[in-house]
Amino acid sequence: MTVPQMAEIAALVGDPARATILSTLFDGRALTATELSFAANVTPQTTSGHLAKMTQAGLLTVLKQGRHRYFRLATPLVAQMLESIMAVAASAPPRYRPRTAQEDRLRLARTCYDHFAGILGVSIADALCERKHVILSDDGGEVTESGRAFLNDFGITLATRTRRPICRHCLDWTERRFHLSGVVGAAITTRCFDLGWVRRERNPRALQITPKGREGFRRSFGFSI
Amino acid sequence: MTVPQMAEIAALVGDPARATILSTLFDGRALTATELSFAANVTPQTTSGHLAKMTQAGLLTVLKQGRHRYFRLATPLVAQMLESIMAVAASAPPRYRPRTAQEDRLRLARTCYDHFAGILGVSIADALCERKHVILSDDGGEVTESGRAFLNDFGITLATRTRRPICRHCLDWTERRFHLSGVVGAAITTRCFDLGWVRRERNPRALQITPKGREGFRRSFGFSI
DNA sequence: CTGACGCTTCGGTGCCGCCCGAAGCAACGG
DNA sequence: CCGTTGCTTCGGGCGGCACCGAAGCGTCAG
Repeated sequence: MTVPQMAEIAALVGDPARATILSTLFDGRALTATELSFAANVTPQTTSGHLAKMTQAGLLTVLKQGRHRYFRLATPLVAQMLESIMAVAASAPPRYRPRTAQEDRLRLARTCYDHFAGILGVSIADALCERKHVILSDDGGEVTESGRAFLNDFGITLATRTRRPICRHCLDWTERRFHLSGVVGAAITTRCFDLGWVRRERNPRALQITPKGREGFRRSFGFSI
Repeated sequence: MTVPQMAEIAALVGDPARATILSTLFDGRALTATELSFAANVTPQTTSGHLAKMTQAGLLTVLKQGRHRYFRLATPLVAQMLESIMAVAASAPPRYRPRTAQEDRLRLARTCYDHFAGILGVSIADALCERKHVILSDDGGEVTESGRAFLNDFGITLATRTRRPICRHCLDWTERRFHLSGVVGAAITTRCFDLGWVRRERNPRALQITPKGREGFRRSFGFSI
């Protein structure tokens, strides 16, 4: 039975402090133990224990650099697992939720592993679908010819040799709708950073949309945000 | 923050008894509280508590029928979450594993929600791919014309109106390779049950391949099992 | 070398929650 | 109507683990 192993992994995610750490690392960055201890709101000793357990279990990998130790999610599989847990958590319980300003910022725009999520992510996906640049189906999506041209204009060239440009959708856990992930989602995100349309906030998970970005999204994608 | 909710869901899966229950329900069946208490190896009272918590959290739904209460996974999202946790659990830790006969049977053939998994599931996927009846790409798959014809011969008619017959792949957590899920995977599984090629074992998760089935898989799919 | 910093290990405390025994309730069968 | 079966709630015991304070170890700056 692999059940005990499954329980072990789930139990690791099941502690609030560890869940916070994982969720902080969710966008793919590598952070130091101290930064994570700050994020999780526990002392460095406690954080150290958590990080050791998760590394041991294969959820995290660590990169030693001088006197710092940088932790990151070990594999995309881990990110995918977190995402599916979040999807269930978001869809399942009505529960009460206080709604903080912090949470609102997160809801507006954030990164999900390596691509946009939140209202921004969903708006981009909607815009591309509406113009038939991307066709989303039940478990994936494809970029049309017009979409390829559109992305080209936007400064993104997709490899032409692949049968189907890798374009996935990803259930947004605040909006409960799809945003784009995969190669396409990541490329759009990177491009927007390069264009200066978005910036990281003090809370590194939330994104700030610049005035230039608002204008750009309106002109290129046709939505106001 | 939705982090605490995520931790809550993960913590539910993180208890061995509950993980066993969820894993027992993983193939989509509905079982009574008593059956589940047997599977989880705890008393009915304890099981009752677990089931209540998981139902409350939206992981399970319950169907009252006379004096029985049938529990099943609430949504496919939950099954997907379990699957991704299993994938991480299987890929992450080398750990020791005793290898029981029971586990070998499970590894040979079992159902994964509503479709075949294990060596059987992977073999079917391999056979269909090799003959170009199905093309698997990075995050899904499609059925070709020849595949449609093949399935037709096999007694399965796919709806023609859908843009792309829904065919997903699903990472097999014992074989670490893909098997087919989605509509196609489920249809093949159902058909094999109807043909008497597979039967449920005493352990309801494991499947028994009948002699007729071995012959059939050899003739129709070209693999020996 | 000395101090500061990042991170770890060690020991002890407190709390959460898993578990079972006992008892209660609801549905079915005779 | 009473016994059986399926499932629940209640109460208490007990183990495990998250947490912190203190101290130790490597790394870097001066």
